[in-house]
Amino acid sequence: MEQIAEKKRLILESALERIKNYGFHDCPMSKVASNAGVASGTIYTYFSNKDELIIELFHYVKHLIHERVSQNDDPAQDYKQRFFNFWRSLKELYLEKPSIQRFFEHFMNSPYNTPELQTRKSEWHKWTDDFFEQGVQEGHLRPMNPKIIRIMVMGSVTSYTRFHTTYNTLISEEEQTDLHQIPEMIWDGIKRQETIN
Amino acid sequence: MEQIAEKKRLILESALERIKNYGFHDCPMSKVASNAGVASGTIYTYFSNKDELIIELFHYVKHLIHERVSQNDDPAQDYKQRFFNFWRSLKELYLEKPSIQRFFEHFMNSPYNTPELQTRKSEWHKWTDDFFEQGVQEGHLRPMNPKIIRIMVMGSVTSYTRFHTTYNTLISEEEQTDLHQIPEMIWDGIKRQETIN
DNA sequence: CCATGGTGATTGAACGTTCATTCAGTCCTC
DNA sequence: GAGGACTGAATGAACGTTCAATCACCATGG
Repeated sequence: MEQIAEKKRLILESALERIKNYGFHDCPMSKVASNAGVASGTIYTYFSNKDELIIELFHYVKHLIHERVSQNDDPAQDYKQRFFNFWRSLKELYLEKPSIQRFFEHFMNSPYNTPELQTRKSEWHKWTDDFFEQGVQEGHLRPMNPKIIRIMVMGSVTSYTRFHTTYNTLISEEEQTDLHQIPEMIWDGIKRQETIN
Repeated sequence: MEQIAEKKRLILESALERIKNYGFHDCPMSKVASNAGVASGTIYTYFSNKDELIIELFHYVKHLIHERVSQNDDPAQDYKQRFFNFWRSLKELYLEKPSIQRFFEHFMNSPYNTPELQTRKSEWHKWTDDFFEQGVQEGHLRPMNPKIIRIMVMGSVTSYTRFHTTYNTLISEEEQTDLHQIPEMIWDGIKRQETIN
């Protein structure tokens, strides 16, 4: 991703925040503009219309995720270690910036999300495909399509953080401990299964 | 859930379909009305405003899911069997009626989804909590909060069907086989773990 | 068997508001 | 002073909601 103009980034962040708090259906350009500290007309020097703003926001968010996860990864580590690390990176980013998950989930289920957009290779998709591919090749993971593993794992992080954001303060000590088991559950699901059952 | 007036059900179904195809942000009352075959004013005899329509749609969808899953369940069966059955029921409903999943996911990530709504016991939440509770009690599942298991399992079905709906026709024979492994992966994750590692 | 009147559902044009987008004018920088 | 960034009032389309008018239905009385 090329360098983003500061004002453009402000607009993207403003839209992200607005969508987190009010959803796709209550995200007027006027509010995006004012929260970004610009006039509404200014948005149109960076984006040709609202649809384009949303699509670019999608790529921006994927970029943020990729940046965080790839920076935290250490290929020298044990694969299992790397997996838990990957999981934690994602979880922490989602909890730090709930707007990311909100938008992502929102977008994935919206008509903006065309098959073409999904099929188009992004650095993030490439990174995860490689990561899980390697796990399969080296015999750490079940021999299956890395795309499917990615969807499973991403889904589990989403489940985890959704529990957090939904039940919010109402989470007891005990539930906390249980929640921490989620990455282990997923690991047990995707790791190469011993033939001894 | 009490009996729903036929016209009310038509309106709910129309909104569901509209949201599947155009998303929350392009779901005007006028279109919901015309697709339901009624005048826009008629909607207001059944719902006091748009927000209420959306909230009721949420309960309606949960009702549909509960109906399907509980009807397909046979408590006499082996627990593992019941789990796979549960998973398949959900998957089939989602694939049959993609609008359900679309709406559900959409709603969960929208500001309509308040903690109060989530905490409020529904027949569906009660059913799944009981189902997983029993699995834990009887020693089939990891000893943990059934709510967390529910979120995990539901998430995996969502992951599965999202792969389907996203990549759609582009799924190869091999990927199909891999996809079928998802419920097994989840089962391996949530079942009581043998102490022999 | 029809006429009458009452009731509640249904209609869709109309209203006021909000929205995305435009553009003439202003500001800033080199 | 030229060129681009920026502004925000203006525009027209679209939206949620209202409501006077119409319709469908049924009970009652002659």
